[in-house]
Amino acid sequence: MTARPALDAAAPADTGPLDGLLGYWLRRASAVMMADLGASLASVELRPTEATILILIGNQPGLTQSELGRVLAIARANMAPLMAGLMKRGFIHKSRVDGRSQALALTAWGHDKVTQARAIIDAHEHRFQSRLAADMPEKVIEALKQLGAS
Amino acid sequence: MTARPALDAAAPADTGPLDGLLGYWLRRASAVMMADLGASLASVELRPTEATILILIGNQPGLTQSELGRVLAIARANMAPLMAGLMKRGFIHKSRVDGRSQALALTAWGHDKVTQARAIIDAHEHRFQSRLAADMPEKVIEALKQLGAS
DNA sequence: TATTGTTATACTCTATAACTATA
DNA sequence: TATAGTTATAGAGTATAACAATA
Repeated sequence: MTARPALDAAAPADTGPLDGLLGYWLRRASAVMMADLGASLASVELRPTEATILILIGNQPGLTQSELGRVLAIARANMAPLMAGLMKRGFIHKSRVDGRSQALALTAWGHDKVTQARAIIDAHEHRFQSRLAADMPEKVIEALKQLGAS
Repeated sequence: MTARPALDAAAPADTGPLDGLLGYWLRRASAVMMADLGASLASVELRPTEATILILIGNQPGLTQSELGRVLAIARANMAPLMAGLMKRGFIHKSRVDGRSQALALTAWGHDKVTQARAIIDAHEHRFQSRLAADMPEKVIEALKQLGAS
């Protein structure tokens, strides 16, 4: 028998059976990073999803809600209140493309928000990527893109 | 200028600004794997968190709810209804350790459930790990443990 | 017929606060 | 004083269904 504290000594739980489970550690790492990003972006009153949307619109004005939803894997029904909130706060505006679609673009204030959010996100990313060996972030991201496909 | 479809041709949204963001791809990959695991475990009427709890109890009988919550990063308040559901369904039983703590263990039926769940989880893991080069899963898991720390 | 956008709704997961009982 | 467990509650994120307007 290996040395082991008595049962009544509050033994730390053994994660052994989970050690090789990619999905488990993926979920844990994602939860930690998302919590940190959420706390960091709170200083500019944006949630992670909102910041991501503003970044994509800023990079590609004219996008529609449906296109945004598809690339971010957000259902149309959930995009509506998200976009309504961003418009109500004056970060974006819409212009008719045709009777159905509306082209999205940033307002001047929205552009400022993106600049602020991008700096916060980059600092957040640097904090976490620096936990890894220098050549790992790129390799891990490539693996994550494989795992997240379809 | 690079070749590019006209704006009115429903151009796919450009994820360029997100390409280097570890947190973004982590979230996406985690969502895809969790959705697949949830669908796979539905055949034995377990959710991913429930299966994980049963696995840990089976590996280490005598664990308490608090210990489980700490290792899985689940708040005590959220452990209560989880454990109540597992006990109501007859997968676990509790025995008093002292006036506060209760030692958890699997019932015979719970043990059967773990065996079924473990097979499903292993198949799920194999499906996703086989998307990666042979030496990558281990490296990625190590990186995820670094990212998920604290 | 298919797509865009909206509303309503429900379910899960997570977070906080307050409480009892016990160590 | 600190910990174990419970209850209640609220906030996000996500899912489906239904609908109107338009292509």
